[in-house]
Amino acid sequence: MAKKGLSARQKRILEFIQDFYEERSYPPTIRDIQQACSISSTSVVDYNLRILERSGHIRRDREVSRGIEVLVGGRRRGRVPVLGYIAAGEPSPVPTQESWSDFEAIDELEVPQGLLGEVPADAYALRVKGTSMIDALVDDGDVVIVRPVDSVKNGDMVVAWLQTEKEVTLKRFYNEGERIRLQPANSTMSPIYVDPENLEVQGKVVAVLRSNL
Amino acid sequence: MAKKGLSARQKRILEFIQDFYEERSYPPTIRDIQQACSISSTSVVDYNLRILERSGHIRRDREVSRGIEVLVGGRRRGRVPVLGYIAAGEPSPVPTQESWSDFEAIDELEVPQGLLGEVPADAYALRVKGTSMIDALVDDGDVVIVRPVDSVKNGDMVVAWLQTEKEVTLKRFYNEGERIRLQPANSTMSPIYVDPENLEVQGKVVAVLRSNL
DNA sequence: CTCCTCAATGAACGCATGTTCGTGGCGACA
DNA sequence: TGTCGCCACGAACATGCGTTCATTGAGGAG
Repeated sequence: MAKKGLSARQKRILEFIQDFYEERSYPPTIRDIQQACSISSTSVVDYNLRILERSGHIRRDREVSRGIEVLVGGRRRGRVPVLGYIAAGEPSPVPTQESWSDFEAIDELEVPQGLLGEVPADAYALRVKGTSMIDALVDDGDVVIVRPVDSVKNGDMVVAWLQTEKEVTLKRFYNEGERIRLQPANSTMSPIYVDPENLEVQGKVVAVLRSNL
Repeated sequence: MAKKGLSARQKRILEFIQDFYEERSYPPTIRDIQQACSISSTSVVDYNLRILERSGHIRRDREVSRGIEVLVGGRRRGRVPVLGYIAAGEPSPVPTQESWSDFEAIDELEVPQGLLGEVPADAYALRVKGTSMIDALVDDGDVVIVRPVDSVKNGDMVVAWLQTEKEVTLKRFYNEGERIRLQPANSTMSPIYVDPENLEVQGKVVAVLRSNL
């Protein structure tokens, strides 16, 4: 999975496939790759593609022209799984798992290229339930893209996991020293105060996708 | 440009190309189309593709396998042009044009499939300058996707064009009868009140894309 | 009726393209 | 030194796949 362990040539190939696809919206042929990467033979390309395939960097449709697709973290590039719903208002219990990452995806979403740059392989999406974050332009049905992080800043919108309550909620994060304030973005709702020990920040919202059509 | 004027067969072809691409992330071959649409000969497919190409529904790379791309409104599918910057706080003058739609795109952005559904052909994107909409999770550098609309509801976030001032700004829209209140989403800033005659709503924000990476 | 355009048909042509195979250099290791 | 895995090479093969052409039939205009 790691980008290490790849030869310079393989990295070059991977990059070229990506750029080619970005520009023409269909994948390159083996001979396209051969030329662009100054490779002497198509068989060398095939050889390296097999390696990239085994290592999970690409997916290939055999016997199919241009049957190459770049994967990132084993997923189709530019797509994140939608893992479920999250209530922005009242904390809601999570079925069984300790973390969202174990969830089955209920959907898949294409995320903007060029805005988020390379979408992290560990990012996932949650569909927001309820209107309690309405003041933050997060409405019912909106999608937040979450990325697991180690540290959060005050004001960050986070997916908060309350350990004893076994509930998750979407709130703004404010560290007030003794306690942590989880602030909804709705003037009619009150913040929740929790003990730092009881809180686990599952991730930070890195993108909000709102559809109004 | 209109979807009318296309034969049933052509619509079917267009739809198939789209679905195929969505699923496999590369375009179909002419023979793929032939089979899927129960067409007797590849030449018939080619015949219809030429029509679709002339009418602007697709783009073709000749002599290239799978060199077909579905366009919507003459643009690459799922992409919107980024037309420029918009100041969320103080209204800022627009160089020359009456409307954003005349602007040259400074960039191009891929927008999420499945969330916005079919992205309207007339949608465009603006990069937000300033932090005055910070409370609405619209930060400096964020991107708003705007769609021209006829009517707006109170509370909608709109691109407001002030005719006499020749300035545009990003605000929330509130119709108060005699006047219209343009409300920034920043507690330290005051609303602007304008005469309905002086205001032209260029479009409504249908999506907010925020990158925090 | 004839002429013409639109839409479709089947076959053939020829280059494009994925695949396979035999070969060879090179460093690691015993 | 010999063997082995890794990586690269070049050629050949078999389809894949876009293109073209000669025909045909169904309307519409004259």
